[in-house]
Amino acid sequence: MLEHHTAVDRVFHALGDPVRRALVDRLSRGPASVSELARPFDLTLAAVVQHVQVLEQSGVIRTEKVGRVRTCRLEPEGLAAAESWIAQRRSLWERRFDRLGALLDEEADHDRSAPRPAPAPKKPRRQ
Amino acid sequence: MLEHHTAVDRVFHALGDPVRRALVDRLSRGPASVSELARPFDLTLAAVVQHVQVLEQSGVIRTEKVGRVRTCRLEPEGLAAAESWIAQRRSLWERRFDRLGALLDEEADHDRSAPRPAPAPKKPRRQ
DNA sequence: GTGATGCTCAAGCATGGACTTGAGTATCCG
DNA sequence: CGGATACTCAAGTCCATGCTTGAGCATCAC
Repeated sequence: MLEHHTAVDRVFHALGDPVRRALVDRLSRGPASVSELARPFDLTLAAVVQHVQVLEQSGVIRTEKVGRVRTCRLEPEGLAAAESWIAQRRSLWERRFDRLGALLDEEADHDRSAPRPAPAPKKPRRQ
Repeated sequence: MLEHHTAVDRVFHALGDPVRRALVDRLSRGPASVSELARPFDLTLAAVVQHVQVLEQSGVIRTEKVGRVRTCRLEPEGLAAAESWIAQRRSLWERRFDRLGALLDEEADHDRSAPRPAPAPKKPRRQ
């Protein structure tokens, strides 16, 4: 069922794994080779290589091989994609929440004279 | 290998699934019952219920049952946890990047007399 | 009451994906 | 040259997770 079509799909899938998040955390402090990345984990190098591939294909990191060493570094734009996906949903919801608050305030003002007019979702009144 | 100990673990795991992200997207536009959430998907209600449970346990949504209807709404703080995890790593890396840029600039100034202090990579010369 | 709606729960299946092993290749170092 | 390092690749195992089915239970509408 999982088809990681879009960039955002791939980024969230990549960040869904705790090991990969730990790699991102490490790389946020500076570039590292694959074997440096592997060192703290109780994993084979091959396993870490696979995680690195997932991160690279998602655009969260970039790697470059020089000699026999592949150096990995964070690609901030990849992370930014996920960050702003979240931020958009959260702020959309929070704006809605604010509108509702404003609406209720306004309604409270008119309350004594106005009857309940419609069951419809009402006027936004400020965005 | 997966132990979703911390809140952040659970949130990223929850957001790792495209169906659950679609649910979050829907809920960012306003609360909905479980069957409303299920409507757009080619999934059984039971499957959607399971996704809703994962989202709720991760703190990304909150649900409330009244009568026979369970209403789901976004819990912005849950999303904020993931958002700031990302933001911290990204800004840590970007600050490092800026420092490096400044250092290289400074080094370029002294360049004729100064020796190589560190095995630094290339000079990205900031952008 | 009957029937429809909106879930809830338990069991079971099937697949994705995390991980290992084992072998191979290229690079560096002395 | 030879040995060590740093991956790379292919195969295969195994388990978590996504999903379904089928049953059960309130709640609502009539």
